[in-house]
Amino acid sequence: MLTITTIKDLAKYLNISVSTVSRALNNHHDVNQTTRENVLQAVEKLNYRPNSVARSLIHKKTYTIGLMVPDIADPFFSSIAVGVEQTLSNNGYQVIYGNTSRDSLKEKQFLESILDRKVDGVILTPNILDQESISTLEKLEIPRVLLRRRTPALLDIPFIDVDHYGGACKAINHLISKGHTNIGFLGMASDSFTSNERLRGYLDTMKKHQLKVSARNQKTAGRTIESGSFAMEALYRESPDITAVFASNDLIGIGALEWLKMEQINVPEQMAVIGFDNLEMSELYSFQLTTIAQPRKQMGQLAAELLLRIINEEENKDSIILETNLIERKTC
Amino acid sequence: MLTITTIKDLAKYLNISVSTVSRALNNHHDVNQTTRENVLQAVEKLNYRPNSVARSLIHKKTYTIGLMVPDIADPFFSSIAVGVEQTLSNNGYQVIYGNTSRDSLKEKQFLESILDRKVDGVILTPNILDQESISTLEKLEIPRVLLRRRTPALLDIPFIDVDHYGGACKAINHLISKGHTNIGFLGMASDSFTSNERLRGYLDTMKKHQLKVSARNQKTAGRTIESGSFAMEALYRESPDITAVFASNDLIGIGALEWLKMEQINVPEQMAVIGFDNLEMSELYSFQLTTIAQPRKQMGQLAAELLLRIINEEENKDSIILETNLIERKTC
DNA sequence: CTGAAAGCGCTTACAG
DNA sequence: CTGAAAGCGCTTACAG
Repeated sequence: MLTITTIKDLAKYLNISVSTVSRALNNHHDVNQTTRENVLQAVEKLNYRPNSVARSLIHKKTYTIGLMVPDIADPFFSSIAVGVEQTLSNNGYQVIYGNTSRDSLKEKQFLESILDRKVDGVILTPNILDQESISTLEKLEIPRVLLRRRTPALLDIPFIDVDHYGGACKAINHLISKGHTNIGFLGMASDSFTSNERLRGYLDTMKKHQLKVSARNQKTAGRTIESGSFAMEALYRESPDITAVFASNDLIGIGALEWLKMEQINVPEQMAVIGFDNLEMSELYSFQLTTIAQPRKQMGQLAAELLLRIINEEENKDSIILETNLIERKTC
Repeated sequence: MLTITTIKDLAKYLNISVSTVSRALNNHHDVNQTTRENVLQAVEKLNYRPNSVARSLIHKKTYTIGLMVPDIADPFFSSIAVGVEQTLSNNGYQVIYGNTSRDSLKEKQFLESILDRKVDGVILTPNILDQESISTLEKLEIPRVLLRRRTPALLDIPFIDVDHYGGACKAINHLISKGHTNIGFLGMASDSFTSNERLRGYLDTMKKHQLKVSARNQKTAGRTIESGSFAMEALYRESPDITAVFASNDLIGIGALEWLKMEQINVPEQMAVIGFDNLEMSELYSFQLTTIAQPRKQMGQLAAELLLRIINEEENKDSIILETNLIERKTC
């Protein structure tokens, strides 16, 4: 197969100047119709494709964006990644993705590396917004949006997130409406913003209804289903009087369900469970977990759209907080 | 914060030539020790970082690779993506990922787009190797490896895959060793190479043991758990005499389990089930699916390593077929 | 409408 | 050890 790789060779082949070829290729109006057609034909015939690295250097635009996530194998983030990629590729952008495994060194390396590559923007879910990562983010001089993390007051970075607090309130209100008064909480890591917001919703709603909360009704799980089982066990052992639990995410909720099933504790009769996230697996017959849904794929799309707006300097660069939805199934 | 963005400005600041700065930056030995230190200090002070787009243009090397997957939200591919990203980023490469949604137009667009961007290599899982995609692949003149797809004889592209046929044989042998003689098969789409290989293992092993196979003992599911439930139902309705089923992947197997649970058909007493993949969720207490494990993350790593070997023109660019592992749990 | 020249931000022979 | 020049593959004023 014939292939020509530079505009120079193409120009030579056509016996015209490089500038004319370039103009024809870029749809400039001031090119003779015949010339343009000749160029286009030659492009076809010789399989010429412009080198976009060279183009990027001139235009100072790479049409790539960076996507930094803690773990693409986490179904939460993989759905988001689908939304991001879809929106971006539809707009001619490509996505460089980095898994940080929640390691701040990897976060830093990924950021440096994409900055060197001159990405046009970046969508990030930093693990924890500590002082160091805040200062790193502040130094970022390119368009950026935060995914699933609120901007600390001092920073002016737009974000896409879900109303964790409001969602938690919905969950607890639902439990209360079912007659529960003694409700436990299964949290994620205590340094997690998300978890803390959901905890706050739990606490406030309980108090609003004058229901008792206590430290022993609150347990911390981790990032796995298994950790949810352990946390449920710990909670149940210490507070066997609770009749319902709010799991701060579905993975933990499913873990709780698993342990309850093992112990033959009936759900929802003996123990009601409500989750948060609405993962695909939560709707399986084996779980049918009542949960608070957040639109994951849409979050990815919105983040990409917001970033695009910032890149194109359009109006409306405001953060977006999405509403959650109660999905009632069989566990409460 | 002071920031200087070009080597030219840096040279001006230091009152030396651009070439010397470049040499100092790139650790050439023929630079005066003091000069080098001055440069490095200035780099630090002025936060200078070389533009890697410009570097790429000269070196004809971008240190990026393309990863094309059907669907990153499929747990199978997200695990692979983790392995790929990890290995590649450890070697200074970044990964541009594309979700094709099994759409051949998107496959084509993604490939064109990364080729224009001059990626150094590409790891692909094309959906179906039909004539057109084969010809597209043949035209690919950069290092490439196929993931989870065998190269058709006519093509000389290395691949990483698992021994689907052998794994299926293991599955059926296991079922037979448990005394089953009437075994059904739940397949994926009939144009799927993977599914057909697993079917072949089923068929051959059945025949080897002189066991009867028939079209009505074979049903086709889709890509979802739900489709597995439907296929299980169809199979059971038509062939209620079977005592075991080989689900060609875990998603289908879990779907089958779900339907059996709904119908209160005991597993494994009334119906044994074995899957293929060993997804994380298969080990949950609610499923405990016996299955054939394939090392997903490792496949990603191996694919990345193989690609790196090809890029660096090292020895040993052979395809790798990985062995599977029987994971015995509670469903047969 | 077309071409020559300069330049994007770098690197690398080459000469000194 | 250092600098000037050419060049990677393009684009874009500028002049004609």
